[in-house]
Amino acid sequence: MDTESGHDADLARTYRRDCPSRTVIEVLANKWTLYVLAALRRQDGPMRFNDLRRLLEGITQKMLTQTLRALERDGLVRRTVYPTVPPRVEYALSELGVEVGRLTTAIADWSIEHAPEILDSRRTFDAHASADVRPLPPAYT
Amino acid sequence: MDTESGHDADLARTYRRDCPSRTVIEVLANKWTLYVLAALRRQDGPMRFNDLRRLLEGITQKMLTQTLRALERDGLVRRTVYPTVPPRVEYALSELGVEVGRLTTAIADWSIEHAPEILDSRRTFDAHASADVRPLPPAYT
DNA sequence: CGGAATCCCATCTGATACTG
DNA sequence: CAGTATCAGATGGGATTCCG
Repeated sequence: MDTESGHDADLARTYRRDCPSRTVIEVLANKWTLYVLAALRRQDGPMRFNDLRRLLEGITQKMLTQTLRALERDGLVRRTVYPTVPPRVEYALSELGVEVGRLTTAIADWSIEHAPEILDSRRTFDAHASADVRPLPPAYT
Repeated sequence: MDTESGHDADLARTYRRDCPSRTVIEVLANKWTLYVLAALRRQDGPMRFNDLRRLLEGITQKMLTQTLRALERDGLVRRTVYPTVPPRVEYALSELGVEVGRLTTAIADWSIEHAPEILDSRRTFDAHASADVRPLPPAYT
């Protein structure tokens, strides 16, 4: 079942404009998706909307709603509404969401771990770049 | 060295607005980054600009340049220029790039594998959504 | 509490033209 | 070949207001 062979051949499909996986990646490769997945993954149980909002510093209500909706639509997040007053809405990863959450969290972990050297690389790059840009001779206006 | 403990505590830093990892993730979680990393990872050797462009269906020259530049700045991609005529420019993953490429490629693979059920989930979700939206009573406008 | 709706600006992205 | 420069349109994303 799990054909490890033909792996690269499959991956190549991603490069095609009409590959369905592109629409999936589009959802995953977005500003807040990775954080939301990581946050939901930390918890044992589900999380409420405002808990997520407080946890994810800087996210707006609109973006959180939008991100959660997209993930719910894709079947990665399960949303449960308790018709109480005030309303109580809980979010949890589906099995699919747990799977992909493992992958995205690996990226988050990696980013934390290697942030120092990457920031270093940026400083070097930027320094050289600005050195390379010579001002135009005044004649050019 | 590799402190597997304190894992979650570290990850929590990602949620903070000023965590450096956020700027790293910002580069990775972008429309074309994942594809470029995957493409460079397939090759044993480096790839030329137009080879990449042809491989990644739909990417424009501008976006490819921009994405490669960002990855180079972060030290994930190494750019080599051969001062010939016409010029020859080769791109290859750095060691850091190979590392992160493994992680992003895992996501691409996963997306390909699960695209069918995710698309299914979307269809179901969208069908219910449109069913839930009742037209307003004419009296309202 | 958990949103929806609206406004609005910033950036992202693509198309096009030009260059060493 | 491998870009840069520029412009216009689409989209992303934030702030605010309002609602069940």
